[in-house]
Amino acid sequence: MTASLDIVFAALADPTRRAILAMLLEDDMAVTDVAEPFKMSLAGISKHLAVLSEAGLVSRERRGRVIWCKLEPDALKAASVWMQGFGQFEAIDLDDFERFLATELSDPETVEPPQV
Amino acid sequence: MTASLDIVFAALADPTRRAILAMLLEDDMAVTDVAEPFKMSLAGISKHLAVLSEAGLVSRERRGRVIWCKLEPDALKAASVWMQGFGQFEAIDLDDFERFLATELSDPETVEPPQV
DNA sequence: CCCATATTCAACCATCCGGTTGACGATCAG
DNA sequence: CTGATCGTCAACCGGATGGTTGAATATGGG
Repeated sequence: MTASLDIVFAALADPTRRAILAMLLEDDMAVTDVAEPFKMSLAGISKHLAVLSEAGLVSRERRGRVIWCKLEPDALKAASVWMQGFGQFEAIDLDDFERFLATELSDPETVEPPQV
Repeated sequence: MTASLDIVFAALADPTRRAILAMLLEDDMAVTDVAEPFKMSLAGISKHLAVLSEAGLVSRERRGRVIWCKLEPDALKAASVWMQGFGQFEAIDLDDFERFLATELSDPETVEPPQV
């Protein structure tokens, strides 16, 4: 069920979608709640979620009226392995990551992101 | 000079461009030589190299008539850090990487790739 | 049953993307 | 100088992408 690198990288190439992934890192969310912090229409967010789902990065499960979105980090593994082959980057530094998230989210370029 | 994650991920989302990066992992190459294994026109490859260059993943240096293309693995670091924040993937396994390269390159979907 | 809520679908639009071809600018070889 | 080689530029094309709005499809609540 592993989506191709094409699709995974393409999914990651959009700041709105990366922001969504970062939100889902915190917790599972309903579509409406995912959409709330963005200026974009709900349908727009729904389409982004479809792209993320297509890439295997997010799964969606209907529970009653609400569809719950869940991060699927394993879908990143193939892409991660591919990238690690270049450069031999040092071991993961979670602080680096936090800093990065913060940077991207507070960046003016960024598309109305939720503050983590 | 670090290109945005948008641009880096977008650059990685194309199999031709990933194949080029894999080739440059071996050694620096002239544009014509990069283009040689592909069915695509030289101009097409030139455009791909421009995208990779824009993303900071490849640098180009003119020496005489020939422009030498060089892999710049550091440009992947930001993207790598971002990805590592999800999932906590285990330490880099170079064998995994080799296998992956081979898989992608031998995949029918792939765009006439050079065998590594 | 009826209505409100949650989400997607469908059509549409502007823009970007990957590819082509043909002309052009540089540089080396004779 | 002339000609071949290396590479990019410009214009063009079809198809994908990111967004919109408005209608349609669940589902749950009174």
